[in-house]
Amino acid sequence: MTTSKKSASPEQASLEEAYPSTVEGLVLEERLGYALRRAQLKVFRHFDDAMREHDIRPAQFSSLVVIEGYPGVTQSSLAQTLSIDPPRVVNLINSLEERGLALRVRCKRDRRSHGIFLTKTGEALVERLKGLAEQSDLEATQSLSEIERRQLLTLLRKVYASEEHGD
Amino acid sequence: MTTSKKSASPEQASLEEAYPSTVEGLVLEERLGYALRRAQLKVFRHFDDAMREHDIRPAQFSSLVVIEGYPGVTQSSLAQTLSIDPPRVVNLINSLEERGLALRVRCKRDRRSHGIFLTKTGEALVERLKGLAEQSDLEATQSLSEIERRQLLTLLRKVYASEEHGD
DNA sequence: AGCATATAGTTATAATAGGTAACTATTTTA
DNA sequence: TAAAATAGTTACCTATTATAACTATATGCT
Repeated sequence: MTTSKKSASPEQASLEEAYPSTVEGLVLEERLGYALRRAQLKVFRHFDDAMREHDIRPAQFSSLVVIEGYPGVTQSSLAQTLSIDPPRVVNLINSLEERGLALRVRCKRDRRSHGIFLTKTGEALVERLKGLAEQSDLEATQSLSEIERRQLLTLLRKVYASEEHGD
Repeated sequence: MTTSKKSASPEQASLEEAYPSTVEGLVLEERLGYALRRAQLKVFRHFDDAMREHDIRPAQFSSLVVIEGYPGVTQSSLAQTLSIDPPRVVNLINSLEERGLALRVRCKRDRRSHGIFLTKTGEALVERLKGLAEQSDLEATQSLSEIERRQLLTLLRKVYASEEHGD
């Protein structure tokens, strides 16, 4: 582990040789967490750009898509599906309701739970947004071929879908 | 665009057929941002578990690794390398300094900037942590073969390393 | 039936992450 | 020397993630 230890100490003021402003090729690039975060930052920035005019955040978009696919989905189910906490779902659905995109309907069978539905406005919006999101992903991954893009998605799914220890 | 529109409206109370608590196989799984977030959540949770006893957060670990590789690196250089904002670097280095892991040294040539160095304690810790991080990544990606792990890293790097639009 | 327990949603906190604006101290440049 | 740029810092704001505690309802037990 003493491979490239430079052992530069502050006392010898080794600041004379300056590093480039961005330092590359480091051990960090072998870290999965680092790579995931950097890639996610980039993809999310593109997403934000694409959604700016509609003022939609990633979590809002995901919610809209799930509700569209599963009208009447409950908040707890939505929380589990998106891996977000129940308290955040409350805020999320509140904002969608306030904007007239979705609405809660109290469930007859179990009056504790609420089914969530899209309004007509919400349905129209999500159709538009899905196209924008698709485009945004393509732009963010311009450096990948279509095959590589699919590989990446498959590998990521394989990572998050495995539930070995009660994830 | 009208492929699988279910057009369930709240009025008809379609809550009778309940969905499973976690809903799978949805359009969302084709979204790169969704897959990245889910995978990152999982990898970071493993990382947190591995680092718990040392009370080290991901950004602190990354900083330690960069400082180890580039002793005397400046705060601005660190910020760019890790894609974090200058204000956060301040807090980050403050906490590392308070814990006796790193220290700032005012640069002689440019007295505005500070070089950051690891203390002996910091050097010893980061050696230990690198092993833990490696192990944590392996655990989080147990569902991948060694080849797939390398593919994933390569693809992620390809995504974040491309700077087409001034990223 | 009554009572304990569990669940759905909500509210309230807190810590972390991410970004912006403004300020100080320096250095560079023109 | 004056103006502009840079390194770091402080202050602020929002979003994300995670708790804990509370209300209302439902379920299970005896």
